[in-house]
Amino acid sequence: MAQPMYQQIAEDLRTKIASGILKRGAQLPTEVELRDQYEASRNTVRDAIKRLTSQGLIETKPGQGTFVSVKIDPFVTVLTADLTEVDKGEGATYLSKVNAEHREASMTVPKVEVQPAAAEIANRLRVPLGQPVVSRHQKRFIDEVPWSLQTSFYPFEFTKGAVRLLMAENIEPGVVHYLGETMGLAQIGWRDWITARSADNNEQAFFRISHDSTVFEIFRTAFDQHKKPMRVTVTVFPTDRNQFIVNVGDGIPDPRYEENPEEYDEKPGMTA
Amino acid sequence: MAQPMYQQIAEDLRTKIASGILKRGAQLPTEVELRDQYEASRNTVRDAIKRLTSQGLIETKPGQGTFVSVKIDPFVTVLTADLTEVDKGEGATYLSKVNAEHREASMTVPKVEVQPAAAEIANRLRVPLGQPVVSRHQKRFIDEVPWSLQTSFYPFEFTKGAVRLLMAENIEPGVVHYLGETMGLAQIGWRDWITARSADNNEQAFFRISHDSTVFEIFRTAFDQHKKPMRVTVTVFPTDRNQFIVNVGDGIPDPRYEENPEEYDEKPGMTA
DNA sequence: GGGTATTTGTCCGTATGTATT
DNA sequence: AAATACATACGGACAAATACC
Repeated sequence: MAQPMYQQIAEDLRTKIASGILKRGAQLPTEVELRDQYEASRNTVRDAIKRLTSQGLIETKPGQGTFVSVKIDPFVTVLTADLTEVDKGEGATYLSKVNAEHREASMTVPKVEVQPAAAEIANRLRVPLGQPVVSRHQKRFIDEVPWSLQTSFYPFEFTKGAVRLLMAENIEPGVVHYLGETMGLAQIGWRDWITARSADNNEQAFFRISHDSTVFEIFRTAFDQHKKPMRVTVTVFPTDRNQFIVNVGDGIPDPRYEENPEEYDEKPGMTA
Repeated sequence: MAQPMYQQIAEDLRTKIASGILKRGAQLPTEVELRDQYEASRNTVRDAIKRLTSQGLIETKPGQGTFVSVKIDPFVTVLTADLTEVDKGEGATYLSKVNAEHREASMTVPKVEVQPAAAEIANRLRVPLGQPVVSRHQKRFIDEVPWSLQTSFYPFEFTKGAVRLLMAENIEPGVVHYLGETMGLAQIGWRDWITARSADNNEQAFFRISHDSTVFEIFRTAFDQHKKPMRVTVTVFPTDRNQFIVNVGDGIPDPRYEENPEEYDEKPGMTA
């Protein structure tokens, strides 16, 4: 046996999906039917299904069946948005532009807490480990689809001058603007630190992704005019529906040029 | 039963790892021993192990046993490197700076092919679908560790003036410099398009990662002085050992400030 | 090199639970 | 309530990879 049977079955199913024999959203034969088709045991068929499931190609629904996954049109976020365009409210910490013309972003009211700084936050915010920091957490959606989970951290001492940081409400026209008014801080730029990891239980539930899905985790450290960190924002995006763009240099063309109708037909989503 | 037994076992093992009872690199009890410990069947124990394996927490080695994964110190790549610093040879398409002081990058001699442009390349390079393009493919290592797989694509018409594009050798002091000399093209900047997906068979073998691991796939489109694409570079990085940094604004401090000894002890790697 | 013990990988059949229709 | 379909769990058998003598 060159390859194990369950891998051969997985490959065969993958081919059937790629070739269009099994279309997106279509239901696969039941496990018992596949067992008969491939003359294998049901457990072996299930091993094949697990392989494809963990790659996001198919989904199983208890009591219903197994279906080819329908990919949604990805959200594309430009990380190098103009500095001048950034401060349009807390939700605009990231701008999602491409494909987003007819999309609507929304977010929950921030959940505000004071926590001791974990190592990842303390190092980036340059406060001592365990020092209290203000955390402001939000769930974010695009067109009702769970899009990202975002938590911003500020040094607790900011609350002396910037009291509203502790209030569970959106700060208009933006926290950066507010910190400028109250603390005299000006944001000169930021650094994004991009990582990927598997989703934890919270994230699996919120994004409705399987237990072995991965997420982007982006740490954005914003710096003030003294080149000191004034905010750390941690945002988690599921990899199955998010992509990012970084522009370097002046006059880089709009990314929409890269898109054409054929690609959309192949990677269908909310347009389909 | 609140949670299935295999998930309870997985949680218990995860706790033992997080708490340090099972140290990095340590061998877990064998499946038969775990079966006795948890009074479950061997298959149920194996389901628990699969969960942790798919999250990269443990690794199984046939004939040897199951071990807690040892994470390597991640390679950090700055995507917004200075434009002037970029053209230091083809391998420097990305600079890996942080933590890389005492690391040495190496790469294979490029494998050169002429291919019809796939949709993803054709759209970005703005050539008709199926048009011939030159592809130059390299495997890249840092300190002998498989780091990334990189393929650069150029319009085939470039080969009229820039013959060396077709030669399977590194072009010194860099392809951008060479295209400037031969074609009069100047690179004014680029756009990176960051995505993540599960690794294909090639990538699994090269990076020695499990079948359900994910990779970053970054499409870098470089633009010339006419704002037209002159090159598309596709680079694949395993997510378990790669992170990326994007700096926006002037005077963003060096990211090394974000690192302190404690974190290194917790995320051990080549320094340990 | 060969043989053996150990350990994980594959595959099977069966039974029962849970979610959905 | 009944039927359907996937999820969990068990026990057994043999294969394949590795380590050790």
